Amino acid sequence: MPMANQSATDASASGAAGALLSVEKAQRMAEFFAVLGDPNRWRIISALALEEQRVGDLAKLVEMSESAVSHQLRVLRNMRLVSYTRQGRNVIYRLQDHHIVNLYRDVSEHLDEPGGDSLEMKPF
Amino acid sequence: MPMANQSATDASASGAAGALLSVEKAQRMAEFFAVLGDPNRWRIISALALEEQRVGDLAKLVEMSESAVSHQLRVLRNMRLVSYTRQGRNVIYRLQDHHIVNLYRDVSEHLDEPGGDSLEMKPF
DNA sequence: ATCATACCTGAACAGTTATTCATGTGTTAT
DNA sequence: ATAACACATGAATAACTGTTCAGGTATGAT
Repeated sequence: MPMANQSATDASASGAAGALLSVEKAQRMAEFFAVLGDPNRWRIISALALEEQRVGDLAKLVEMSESAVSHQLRVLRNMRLVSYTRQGRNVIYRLQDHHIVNLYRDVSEHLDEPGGDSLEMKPF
Repeated sequence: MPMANQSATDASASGAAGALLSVEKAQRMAEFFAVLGDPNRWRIISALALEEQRVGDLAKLVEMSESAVSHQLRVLRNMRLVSYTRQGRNVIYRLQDHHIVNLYRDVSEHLDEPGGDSLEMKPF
């Protein structure tokens, strides 16, 4: 795929510290993070981090409708964050990779530092 | 800190592997990740990872209007991801915490695996 | 004081997203 | 075969998000 412009945008280079991200790469990063940008998806993930769950149990745990849970599970599936197995009439979902828990921990530390989320910094 | 309900939701416990995330904690996680859920914000971050930048230069680098950049910088500021200094008429922005570059690397490695975003992703 | 430069901000608009509701698919029981 | 159960899916709707546009604020130059 052709690159957008001159030189700074080099999709093949190593990363955020090495070069300006190409639009395509930035897009892929954003898509991944956007999946984790919803509180109910985090609740689902945390429930699955405890142990694998049936959809119905998941819905009760996170206090959402089964339909809403099902829709969100599809999003998580598409990003390969969860996998599932059919067992009779039930479908069991689990985290496809527990590394997501590390991600959680890293960010959690950052958020636990003083000076809150959406509090405005000193204005100009 | 008051808890939402019975027991499984324990905001004080350590993390995603230990208990179901409280609604509040899930909300804060989601807000952080949502900030990283936009491709243009990643382009801005990657530009700042190269070196600190004036707003105008930033706009040219990422090929956005100054206004759009300014709006997005406020989002990054609110999440304490960037800081700024006024120098004459210019305002210089920089990454407040280069730990974000590690975050980028961790996620990037796995998105770069064969298949791509919504097709096939090598597990973490 | 006046003007130009550099950046910020509010409102509006278009595009996106998460939920609900109704329905559809697949499995088990009778 | 029929019914009940567990889950998935499409359409519709409400809420949210990012950009543009039209000013607005702060600084420096003349």
